[in-house]
Amino acid sequence: MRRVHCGCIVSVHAFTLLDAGGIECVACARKNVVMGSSSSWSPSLIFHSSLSERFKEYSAKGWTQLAGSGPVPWRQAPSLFNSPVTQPELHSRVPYEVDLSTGIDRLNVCDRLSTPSLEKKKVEDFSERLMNGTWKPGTRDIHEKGNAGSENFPCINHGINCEEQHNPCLTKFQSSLKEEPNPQFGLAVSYTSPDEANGQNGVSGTHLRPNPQPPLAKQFHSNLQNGTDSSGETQIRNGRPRPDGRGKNNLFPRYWPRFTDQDLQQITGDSNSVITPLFEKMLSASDAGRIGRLVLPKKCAEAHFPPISQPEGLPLKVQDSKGKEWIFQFRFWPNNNSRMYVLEGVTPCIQNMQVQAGDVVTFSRLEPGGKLVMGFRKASTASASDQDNEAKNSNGLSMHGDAEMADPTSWSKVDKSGYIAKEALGAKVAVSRKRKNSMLGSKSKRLRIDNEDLIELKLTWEEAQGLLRPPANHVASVVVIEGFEFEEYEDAPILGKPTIFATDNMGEKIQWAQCEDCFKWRRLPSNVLLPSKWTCSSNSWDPERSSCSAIQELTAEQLENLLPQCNPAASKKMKAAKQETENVDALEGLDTLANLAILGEGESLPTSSQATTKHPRHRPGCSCIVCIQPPSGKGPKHKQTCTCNVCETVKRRFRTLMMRREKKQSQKEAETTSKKQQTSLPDKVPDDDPPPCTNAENSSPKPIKIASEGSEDDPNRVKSSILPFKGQIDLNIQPEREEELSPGSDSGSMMRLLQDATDKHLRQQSTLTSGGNSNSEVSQTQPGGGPEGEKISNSVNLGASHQDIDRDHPVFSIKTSAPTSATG
DNA sequence: TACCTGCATGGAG
DNA sequence: GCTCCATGCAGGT
Repeated sequence: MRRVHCGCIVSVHAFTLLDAGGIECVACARKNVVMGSSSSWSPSLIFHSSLSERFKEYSAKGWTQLAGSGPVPWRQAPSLFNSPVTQPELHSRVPYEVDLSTGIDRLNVCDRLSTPSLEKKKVEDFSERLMNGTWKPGTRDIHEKGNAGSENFPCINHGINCEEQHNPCLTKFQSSLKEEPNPQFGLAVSYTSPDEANGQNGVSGTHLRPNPQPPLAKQFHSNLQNGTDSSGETQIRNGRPRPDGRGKNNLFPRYWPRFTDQDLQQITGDSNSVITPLFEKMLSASDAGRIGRLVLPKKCAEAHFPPISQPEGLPLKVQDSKGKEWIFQFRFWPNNNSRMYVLEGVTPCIQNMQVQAGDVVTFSRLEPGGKLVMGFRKASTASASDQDNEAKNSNGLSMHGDAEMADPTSWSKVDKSGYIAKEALGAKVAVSRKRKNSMLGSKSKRLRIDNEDLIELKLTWEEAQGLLRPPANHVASVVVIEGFEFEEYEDAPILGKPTIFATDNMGEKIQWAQCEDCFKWRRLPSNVLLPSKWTCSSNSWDPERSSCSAIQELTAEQLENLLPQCNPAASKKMKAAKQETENVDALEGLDTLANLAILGEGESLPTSSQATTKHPRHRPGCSCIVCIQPPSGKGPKHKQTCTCNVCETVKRRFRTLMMRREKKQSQKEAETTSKKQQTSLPDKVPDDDPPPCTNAENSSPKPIKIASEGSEDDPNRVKSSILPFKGQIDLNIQPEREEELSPGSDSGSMMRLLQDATDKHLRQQSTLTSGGNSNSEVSQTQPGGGPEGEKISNSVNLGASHQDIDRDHPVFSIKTSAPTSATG
């Protein structure tokens, strides 16, 4: 009997093969040397629970199949971690102690370890990962970092790891990770004191440094996926990984247990119980729905739950974090030649725990006793790391380390932005997601965005745009929407590190990039596209400054002059943003325009100071024109008949705003009609009537008045000067004049949309108000003539919401750049 | 009609 | 092209 593993969670480069067999993490090895203890396997080690006892335990728990499944138990990792370690110093890492309690256990493990074919397989497996890029030296490989002995212990394979967890800087090493992200679950790391980590878990610096030693391929294997259940006995016996691609034993990161102290405390209370995180899962709408079926990740189910061979499955006793026991039916459905594992009857428990879709349920094993414990984390606290994983998974670009996610204070702007951008995209997809009745909405496992992310979404849209770097060698086509220029690419932009483009003294185009570590700015060729995380060490273009210790070329002053700039990709957007601020109410697209109108009278408009470059409304689900503009949108023009998202949204928003506007208006009309008839001209109002609005608008060029040009309170004038379309937006375009809109006018095409939407609304409005409520707002009779007396209030004043608008004259008018629309 | 059950479907990785 | 899995949905109760 001997120990096959020191019990620590180790990274691939942080353990050593022991002569006696098995492995030990570097830290423990060192520690053992220091302590004078043997760094190898003490024969006296720790086998506290016999296999038979295990079986009894399982049987007692109703895992009857387990007992008869022969070799299966070694797959039941969790139960094997319950070793009540006698060595005090080991307590802190008990959950990851791998103490085989029986000769059988050991035999299984050792046999497997010594099986040449298996080793070969391990090598192949590792090699495969190495080859396909899923494993990289210097990165941490979650599953593979488990030791050979742990291959049979999913808990280790899952629960391991992560040394870096409480050290954000560790995540630096992750930047290149594409698939194997994050070691968020490291119980031993996350939840031990630094001392413990350093001293006992070997968590500290040891694992932070890339191990110069080559990874030991033979140790990289996990049989997490080996056993499927009793039917997979052969696999279980021979430890052969599944032949399919998943045989690489990867449990999806999103299922890695990420327990917090609170979680543990919640589960274990004050007892001395040892909690072994198994896995976790974010509740989907289906999971949290009334059906009461919690879909279990297949790998997790097969790894941590008793094997089942019949679809009916087994009753499974689960204890919640409050100690209350529940019995679920653990079963599966045949599905596509595979299985779909579910826990049935979870509704009461879920309700009891008051969790919902988007929250995370955690499964762990409580030792001694091997109780299966179901905990939960609310979405607000659960998913930063989850999101991280998601981001990596979906982007294939590790934009940040997990530790960073765990520690928002360590987030770099780039990371945030990249993250945001990703999530924004996800949200975009979520919006278009056709699934209905989804309780999950944007919280969909793959698309959800949690609160923390929402916070992080509060970046300027320019920043976000700026981070969308064009793919190399791609040339953008510039599209102007709402006066804002957008660069469009055939392919979606990729996330990159924002840099500052400049021209050096030689006239050569360069760019400046800031190191993530030292924050020094480094000069780079202009055509270099950097990853979201970039450090001096990656500065292959300037070896002299490929280290953070190198002096920054730029002086503070130079940098100051440089910073306001931004890369060309963003400059145009910045320019638009500047235009926005310069134009006082310069609108943030039609979205803002519409909302200004929706605000209605009496509600303050954004002041110029408020019209910052911020676009706070950009958030998941935002349907504003900026957000919905597809990154790969084609063509600069949107025809009137265009039914793209942008156009449809514009139309829809206008219809909505008009309806709302109308409601407000109608409420006041009764009170003001008589007054308005006295103070305003029904059909025409002198142009020179000073608008009640003040300030900047008045100084703007006087809009070309068309139809309702009129009323002195005509907010058209306000908006006309506000809007970025040559200072005016006029939707009072006569249909016959419509063709006069410049085909090349970007605003024209958009204005057609506006007009279209507006016309629709106005027709409705006129119908509604034709009963005698036509007042000053009805400023023009539709040339085409409608029913008698049906005057089309075809001026929709989106500026009506301006605080200075005469509320008695809620004239709707949008002035566009329609060239010289005839006055009525 | 509502709910349950089991399988099918299709998006995503 | 495969697997996973969230969810739809048909059929049964």
